[in-house]
Amino acid sequence: MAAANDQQDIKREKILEASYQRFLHYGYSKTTMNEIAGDLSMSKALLYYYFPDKSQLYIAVMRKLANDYLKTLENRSGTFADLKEAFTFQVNTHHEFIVSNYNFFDFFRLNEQNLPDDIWQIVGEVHGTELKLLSDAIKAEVEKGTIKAVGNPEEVVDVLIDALHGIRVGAISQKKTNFPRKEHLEEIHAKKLLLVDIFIKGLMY
Amino acid sequence: MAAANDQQDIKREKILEASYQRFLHYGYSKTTMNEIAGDLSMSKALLYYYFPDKSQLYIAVMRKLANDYLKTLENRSGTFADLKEAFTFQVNTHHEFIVSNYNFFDFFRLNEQNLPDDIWQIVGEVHGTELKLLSDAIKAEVEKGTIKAVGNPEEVVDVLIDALHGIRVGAISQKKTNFPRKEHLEEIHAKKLLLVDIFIKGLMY
DNA sequence: TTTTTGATAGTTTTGTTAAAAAAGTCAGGA
DNA sequence: TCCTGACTTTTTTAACAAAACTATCAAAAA
Repeated sequence: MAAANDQQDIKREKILEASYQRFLHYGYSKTTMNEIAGDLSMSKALLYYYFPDKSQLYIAVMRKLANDYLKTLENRSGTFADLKEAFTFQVNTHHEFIVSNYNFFDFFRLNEQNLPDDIWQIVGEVHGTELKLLSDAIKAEVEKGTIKAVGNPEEVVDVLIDALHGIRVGAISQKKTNFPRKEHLEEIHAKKLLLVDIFIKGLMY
Repeated sequence: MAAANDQQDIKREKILEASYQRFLHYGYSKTTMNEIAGDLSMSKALLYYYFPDKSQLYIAVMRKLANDYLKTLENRSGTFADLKEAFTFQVNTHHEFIVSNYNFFDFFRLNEQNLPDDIWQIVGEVHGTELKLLSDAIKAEVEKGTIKAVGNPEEVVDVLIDALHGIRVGAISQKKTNFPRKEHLEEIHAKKLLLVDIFIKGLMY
């Protein structure tokens, strides 16, 4: 099963890496298959030998990013001293993930609506895992007796995740742009930490 | 000063009312100045006598809506038994406002980015007033001693308002559309109430 | 048999232009 | 001062050709 075809897997990885760099710097619509092929000194046709089409290539890169992100979260899961640490870690990890891959998600800003279903599937997996990890953290605390029983941990976490998503930039009367600008990410991050702080207290006895 | 020109003001009001109906039913881009004029049995040119252009007309309607909305909030301000009542009233009023004017905001969905500055000014005014009313509510509770002193009430309310904005539709893995669909508004409303509930507790002793 | 490519077919984006529709103006009438 | 019909200007739409890019395929290379 393993190493069924090393060479092929290695090449696939190389393609993913080159594509990631292009997508990261120029975004989806501004990178062409020719450019990726050029970076790898291979023919464009070969890309199509390894990946069915451009969007599937992008999605494969995205899946890899998502897996790395989730692995980071999962690795520390269950090792937290308290709820606040667990939630803060999630917010910080998410923040770093967005900051370091900011341009990559260019695709989202442009395509906004009607993204391919595979993308939504990844988003769903990520959301589902975040939901599971955080609600597990809540359940653990409930068992420890640190916080009161929460009616429905999943529901509570779902609301928190949504709420965190909603944190945008802007003191009063500033334009709240739809997709956050890069220079606002730090401010947003700080506000998220404040929200988590209050929210956690709201779950305590 | 008052009644400087009754006739003119009345006509302006009539124009605003007719425009509101058109914008509400057909949205900004699908209503023409000719149609509005037709509804009022007046010439299109007359519209331009009362309003400089189409977007200013739309903005004037919007300003009126915003004023009504804020008046509703202000009228009840200071009459609440506790913080939760104050915040819940704000969420409910906002919900009703969005539901009953849903199609009107069509303009936002299309123009998403780069809206005229006047619009952002109104949004800013609304946000500022919401912020003031809710942080006043917090300050009142702090004085009553019901809750502990909050470092910076304005900051806390700002985060809450942002968080409420972030509440979108979707259980796990559902597509979270950018601008909420009408059929999701009830679900969103319920989630907002849950968030407010937890958030308020987070502010308590 | 698997991997790779040059040539090419097919599709999407971009640019151009003309016609239609709508926005916006104005001289003049009540 | 309030109002209108006729007019001008601007924006939207449709059609279409050129360019750019995606995607395919037969055949060469390994």
